[in-house]
Amino acid sequence: MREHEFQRHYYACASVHPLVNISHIRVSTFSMEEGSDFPGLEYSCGEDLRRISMVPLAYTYTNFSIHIPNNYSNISHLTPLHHQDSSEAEQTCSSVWDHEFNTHGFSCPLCCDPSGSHLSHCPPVCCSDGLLPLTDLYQFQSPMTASHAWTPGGAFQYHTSSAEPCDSVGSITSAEDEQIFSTHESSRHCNQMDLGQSVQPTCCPIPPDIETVGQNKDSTRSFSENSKKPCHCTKSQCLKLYCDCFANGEICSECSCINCCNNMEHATERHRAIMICLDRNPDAFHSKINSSIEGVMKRSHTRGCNCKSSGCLKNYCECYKAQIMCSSMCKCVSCNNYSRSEVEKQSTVEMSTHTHHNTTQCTANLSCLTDTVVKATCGCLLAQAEEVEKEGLSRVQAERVTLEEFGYCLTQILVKCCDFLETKELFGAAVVSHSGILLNRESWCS
DNA sequence: GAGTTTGAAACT
DNA sequence: CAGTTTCAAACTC
Repeated sequence: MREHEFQRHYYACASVHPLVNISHIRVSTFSMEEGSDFPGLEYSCGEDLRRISMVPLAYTYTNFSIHIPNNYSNISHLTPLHHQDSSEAEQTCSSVWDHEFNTHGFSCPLCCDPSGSHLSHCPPVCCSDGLLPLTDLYQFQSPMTASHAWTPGGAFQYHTSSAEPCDSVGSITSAEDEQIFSTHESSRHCNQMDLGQSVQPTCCPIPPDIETVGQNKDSTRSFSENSKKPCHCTKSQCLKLYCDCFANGEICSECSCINCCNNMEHATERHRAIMICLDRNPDAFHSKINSSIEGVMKRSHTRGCNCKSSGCLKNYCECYKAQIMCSSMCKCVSCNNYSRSEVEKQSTVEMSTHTHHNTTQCTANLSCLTDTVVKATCGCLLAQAEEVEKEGLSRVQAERVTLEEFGYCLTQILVKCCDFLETKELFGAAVVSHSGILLNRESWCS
């Protein structure tokens, strides 16, 4: 049973030097389910990579790739992978995946010398669970590290009985604009190396799951220490997503939690809890904050918030806390966390596109046309039509009167929209979501 | 620091 | 899937 559980979960561990802008790194996952096409679901790790280091991939994803754009000047801060054979890797494999960041580098016991002697040669990306060591696939192009070969030595396959070994081989390829660390280009690489020993199940008694990164046990200020906040859980044993440490894939350290099981002393319980969370939501450990590179960095909350009382202007709101605007994904009420300029920009575009009311200063947009407004308008037109029918007007006259009524309705809608926005301006009562949808005034047209 | 508010997560 | 409960962080005093 346990093995069955393990083979469904794969993790990618991507450790990148703190100076690298992690938000520019994307991780793509590829479903290996029959009939699926590459590429599969793509998502952004964002802070996942920086803070967690090990990103759990949903159990249906057995392949993934990590894209690191090359056009970042500080990319040279990525340190190359050092070469390491599997036997050495096995020796360093431990149930504790303890990455340590410091000003000199970082280490991973799966692929680095735990003594730290290889700190300057540790991998920017190392992989476990479903990934196998590679050899000489990529020459890192940087002044610091030129000619170093990217060889994710020490990467392991972990009980992947359901997958062919080669299907799980990680690969690192070079593209013009980005470095791609991938797992799905496995077949051609399989021939390049001797998998005889590497494919053996690892010596890990416990899968590394989403172990913490940067659990600095000494006094050195580590990268993750700077970002990790101690939790104060009392009832969840730090094994539910209520716990920020657990949710961030970190092990509790220097927390003031009670009955904490989010540590390696309770690895079994912790792993079980992770499985439960992943079963409930395969994206449970993915960052809730999406980021994409589209010339300008845009960030958004993947699920959106559901705030009701905070106006999305307090840290209760996950969007606000992440310093991003609420989006159409949000179901918040009375949202104030939106960009006025964005709303007005969108409104202006829609007005110029759909109407000829450019002379008006009203920036209300067509999103004023809520269901309620449409129903009310239809009701007016229907009532007008009934009146016309009673009066026995000709068809032409009836059409003209009905159209006049329709024009009147449109005028009223625009006036109400303008009035509404002005009221919002005066009282600062934001009732417009950033997507331009008017809220909280459903009855204004009735 | 205690108590309250808040909204996500978990549960039913 | 909607409503309710639990939980811990955020906030207030």
